[in-house]
Amino acid sequence: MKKVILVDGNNLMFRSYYATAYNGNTMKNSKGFPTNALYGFVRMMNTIISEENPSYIAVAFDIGTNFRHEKYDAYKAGRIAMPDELKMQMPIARQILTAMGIKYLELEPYEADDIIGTLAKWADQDPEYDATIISSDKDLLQLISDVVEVKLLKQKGHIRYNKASFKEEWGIEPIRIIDLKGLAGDSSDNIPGVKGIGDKTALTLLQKYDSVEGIYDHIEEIKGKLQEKLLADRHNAFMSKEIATIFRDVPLNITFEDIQYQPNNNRELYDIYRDLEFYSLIKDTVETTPSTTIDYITINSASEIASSSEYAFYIEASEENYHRAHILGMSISTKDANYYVAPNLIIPVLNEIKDKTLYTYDFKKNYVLLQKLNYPLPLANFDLMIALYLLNYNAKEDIAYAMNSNGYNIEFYENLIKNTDISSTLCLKSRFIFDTRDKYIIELKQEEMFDLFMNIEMPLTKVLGKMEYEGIRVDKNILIAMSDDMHQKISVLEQEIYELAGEEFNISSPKQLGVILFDKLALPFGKLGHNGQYKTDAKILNKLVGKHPIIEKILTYRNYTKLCSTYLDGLQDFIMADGKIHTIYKQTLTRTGRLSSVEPNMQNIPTRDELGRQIRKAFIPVYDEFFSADYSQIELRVLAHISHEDALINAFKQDADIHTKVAADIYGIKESEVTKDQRRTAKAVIFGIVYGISGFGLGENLEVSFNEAKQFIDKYYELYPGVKKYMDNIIQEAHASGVVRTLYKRKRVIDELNNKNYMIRQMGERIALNTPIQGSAADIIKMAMIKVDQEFEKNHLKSKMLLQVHDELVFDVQEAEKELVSKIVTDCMENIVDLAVPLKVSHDFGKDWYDAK
DNA sequence: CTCTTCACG
DNA sequence: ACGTACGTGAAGAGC
Repeated sequence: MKKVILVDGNNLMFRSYYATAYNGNTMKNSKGFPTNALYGFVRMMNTIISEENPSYIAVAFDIGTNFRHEKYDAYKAGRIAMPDELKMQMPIARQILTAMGIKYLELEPYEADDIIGTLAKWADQDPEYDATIISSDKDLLQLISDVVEVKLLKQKGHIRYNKASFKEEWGIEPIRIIDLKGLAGDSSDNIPGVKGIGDKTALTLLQKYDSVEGIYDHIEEIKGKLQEKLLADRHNAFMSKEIATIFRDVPLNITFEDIQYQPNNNRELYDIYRDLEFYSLIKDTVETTPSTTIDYITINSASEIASSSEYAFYIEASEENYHRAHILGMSISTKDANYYVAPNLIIPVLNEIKDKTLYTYDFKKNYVLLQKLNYPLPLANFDLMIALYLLNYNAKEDIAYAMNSNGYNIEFYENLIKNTDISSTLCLKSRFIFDTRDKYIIELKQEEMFDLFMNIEMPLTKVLGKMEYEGIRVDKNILIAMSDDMHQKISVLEQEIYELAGEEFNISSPKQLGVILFDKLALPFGKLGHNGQYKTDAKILNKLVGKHPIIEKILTYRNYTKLCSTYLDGLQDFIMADGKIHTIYKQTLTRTGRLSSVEPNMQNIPTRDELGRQIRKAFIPVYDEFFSADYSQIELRVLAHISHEDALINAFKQDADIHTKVAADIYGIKESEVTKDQRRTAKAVIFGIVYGISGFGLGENLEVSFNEAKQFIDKYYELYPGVKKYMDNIIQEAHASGVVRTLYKRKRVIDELNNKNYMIRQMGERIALNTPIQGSAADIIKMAMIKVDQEFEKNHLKSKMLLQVHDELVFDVQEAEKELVSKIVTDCMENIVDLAVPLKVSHDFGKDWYDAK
């Protein structure tokens, strides 16, 4: 048997377009060409090839107008026209197929269905072949036969129907799909069918009378309303059936031998992928293509580097985590030349050029790598990674992404380090940095972000580098002791839970847990998630406390296992030979301007629950004490400043407890009369405002009704009309310009605002509201960090800044410097900017991180 | 690799 | 009628 794969090309393109188009950012390449449908299409084609291993394959497309319109002019009327962003991608899909070595078929006035039907018919008639049809369109099920099966694509995965399994599930012959359409119609194709009859009724009728003809032959047996409906729409029933019937004699000028699959991974395909910027797919193409080449000098001594006023340098490390890595090599580019520098010559070369203007990519990484060699790298003048980030390009860790979208063709990092000779690629990288620097500087100036770049992000690279290199000391024994204790408690809990459940199961599996709780123990609130699985998160579980003793045990189990896996045990893997943890701050990741922290994340160490908070006892100073300083209510203060809301500004000026103050205002009582509960409510309302509130969301959070929540919000707007005005204005401006900015001009593009989906547009508006607030606060603490660093240098302090946790800074302090550190840090943080409200910092010393605050 | 859950501001 | 608060990272399960 020869296997023929028949793919519904239009269907695949539609599916992949709509799968991603609705979630906000339609994927585009750097030239703005939409690529989302193609990406999904290519991935699906690759899956088909690997799963089906076909010897014959064809992809069918719709083209031109369809003959069905002549028979029925309302055919597909009312269907929304193909979006332009999808239409543009259709021709490329055909190019890709050709490059892949796959034939595509199209012929006016037929649809993809008809072409597939025709080829399936050939398979029916030729004992040598059998066929598999791939689509998510149920219409095609009518083509199922002894030798033709359909792989019906679902949202997740697929179902394979052959003749037997189809009959088993539907109770009718596959060809009766056309009768089903005749009766039930199809709203997406505007096929009317019989009014008042849906899939269920149609199926029942067909199981009894076989076909539309059969039904009308026995129409007298059918009683009442149903008979009336059938008689009323008799014409439509037959017409609809005809329209739904796939035409199986399309005059195609080919044979099966013309659609043989000849795997191809040629240059053409590579070029298309590169144009679309499908870099992850390029990695799969086996064929190597000629890399961009470059002239360069491999130096034997530092003196070979020509003198110049500006140098671009690039250093390659042996692994992504540069704390663990060593240096593989360096390249240097000047206006006229490129040099490759082997590891042993790097420091002499840097000594030659260190006083000149330096450009690089990821300065922080370079700084740490050299710091490990005791070489104090001076701050570069330009960091390409930072520039790309601020300009809202996709700044990846790997410079190869930026280069390959700008006409270069170089290996990605992961492939590169497997190679023995990295010298030419490195030289290309420093060349690229040197050549694009001016362009991006101009762009930063045009975008009014040059100051942000030069005065905040660039100096911050070095400050963060110092913090990462310094690291934080950890007492491993504390972690081990807590972990041992916890693991014992976990085993006890495990047994108790099995006992209560009446069986052993994996408590950590939400799927298994859901079945135990809601099926076996029949507990209430068994809400299904969108994947058809029970939800078992803390919110649901907390509602069940008291209904069954197992619930509290599960909550405790979750609590303990989380602490163990992520923190007590997880953190131990990151303690390096020096007894410290060295995190990596990602400076070019978040959309708001915040930092993020990885390997490990030092910005989510437990603090809210006492038990988890104990973990902070394992973080200890190298010197004498920790000092922690955090901004109090910085985001709310920023909101007060941006919105010019006098009531809020005055409250902050008077140093009021803002939550109590708002609670007093909302409830119309004195601050001294505010209860804990009222304060909690006010706090939730305030948070909601900062995040872009909805009555529903607040209600959910406060566990009050939608109306009650809405009243709080309205009251808040009434009390603070400036805030309301700010919200309305920023949303309007965001819609007009498509962007928002922080106080220090950091720009965020919000594509979500143009989305056709209401919910996503709504999210875009909340982003527009929140980003200037969260982002300005991020800008402020970044500035404060730079200033603190400068002051420490100026005063020759030994004490070190160790961590940043969004609104908090943590320091390792020498006894003798305590007073000065406290003064410098609070001064810098409070006075770094001049807003309409004062900035307030609360601070504390302690013998460990638990104790400091 | 994606989903769910849970840790932080 | 829909689904519902912003920004993150890590671990385990299960496909």
